[in-house]
Amino acid sequence: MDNKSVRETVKQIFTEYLKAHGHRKTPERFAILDTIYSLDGHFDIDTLYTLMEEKENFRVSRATLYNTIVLLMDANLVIKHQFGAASQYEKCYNRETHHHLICTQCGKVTEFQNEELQHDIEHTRLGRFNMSHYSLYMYGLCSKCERVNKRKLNNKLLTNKK
Amino acid sequence: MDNKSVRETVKQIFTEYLKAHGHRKTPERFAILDTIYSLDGHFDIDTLYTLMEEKENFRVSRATLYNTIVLLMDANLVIKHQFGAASQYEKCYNRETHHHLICTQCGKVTEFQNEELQHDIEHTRLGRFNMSHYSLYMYGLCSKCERVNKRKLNNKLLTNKK
DNA sequence: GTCAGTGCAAACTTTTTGCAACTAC
DNA sequence: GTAGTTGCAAAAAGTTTGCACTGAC
Repeated sequence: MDNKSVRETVKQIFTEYLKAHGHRKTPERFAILDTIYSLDGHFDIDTLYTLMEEKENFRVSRATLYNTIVLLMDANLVIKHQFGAASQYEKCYNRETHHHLICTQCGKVTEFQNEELQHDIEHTRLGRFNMSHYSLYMYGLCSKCERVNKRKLNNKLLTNKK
Repeated sequence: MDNKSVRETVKQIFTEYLKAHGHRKTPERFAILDTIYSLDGHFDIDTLYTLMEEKENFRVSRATLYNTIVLLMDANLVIKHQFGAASQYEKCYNRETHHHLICTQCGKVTEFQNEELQHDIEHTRLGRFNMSHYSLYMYGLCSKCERVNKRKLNNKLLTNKK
């Protein structure tokens, strides 16, 4: 499915959702949905706010962004992450499931896919708990920071020898 | 390892850590460490604050709690979670790895263990990324909320039929 | 004695809320 | 017309910071 038809489809899904829940179809809501689905990867409310104003020329208040995001999460069109201080969100319709590598030193977040792992997680027996989605965050050092640390350690050892 | 020896051991580890990093061994730091290791499961800063005052009769400022938690995380004695608004922390020395079921409706967090799953995750090939730990959060409906929803749905259907 | 650590309060950041104005239905 | 939405500003909640005082070394 190409990006254009995804954007059309999610618009339909959201329309259905709004109707089913007795919510109104406001221009703000669809502009927000469309902006989110034009993005790749994660974003926070502030980024979305700026982006809508600058790129899309559409002014919405932060309050509306927060309100709409709740609806989008409920409609299973957006999921929420909590990596750092500010919540991060991402579109989730027709998007490959992926996992996250988070560097504890520089904070960089990398996505990766692993179908086997995905299968293992999705088929875990959970008793009466009815899972809708999951997040796997793997913390550690990215190759860059690992290299930086090794260099620092070497320098320290050299200094001590002097 | 029983609880008492765990508490002794982490105290030693923390002492080593502080020495190695040129930090001072203050009573606050050890009181905080000990309180955390007397707890089971998750806690947030506010809970810890209240608990130390009421149960341990030890007054520390929130600022010190935040400062100390950073050190404890760096010493690999505490890990941080971000389920909701406030950060949640938990001790991690000598604690079984576990996964989290989070109810998207009532917010209840349940832990569960699954060694096979744990093994699969820990042995995933990650290229040059050096993983130290991970968090798996599975979102969905707990059995209680599922039941509540079904009841609501039934009531709604009945009302419509009238 | 010195400087890292602490407590306090103020500042800051992110998110929520109350309310008047607006608009989708 | 009316009730759901929006924008704004104020409030709330969580965390960080600046500064004077304290105490570990």
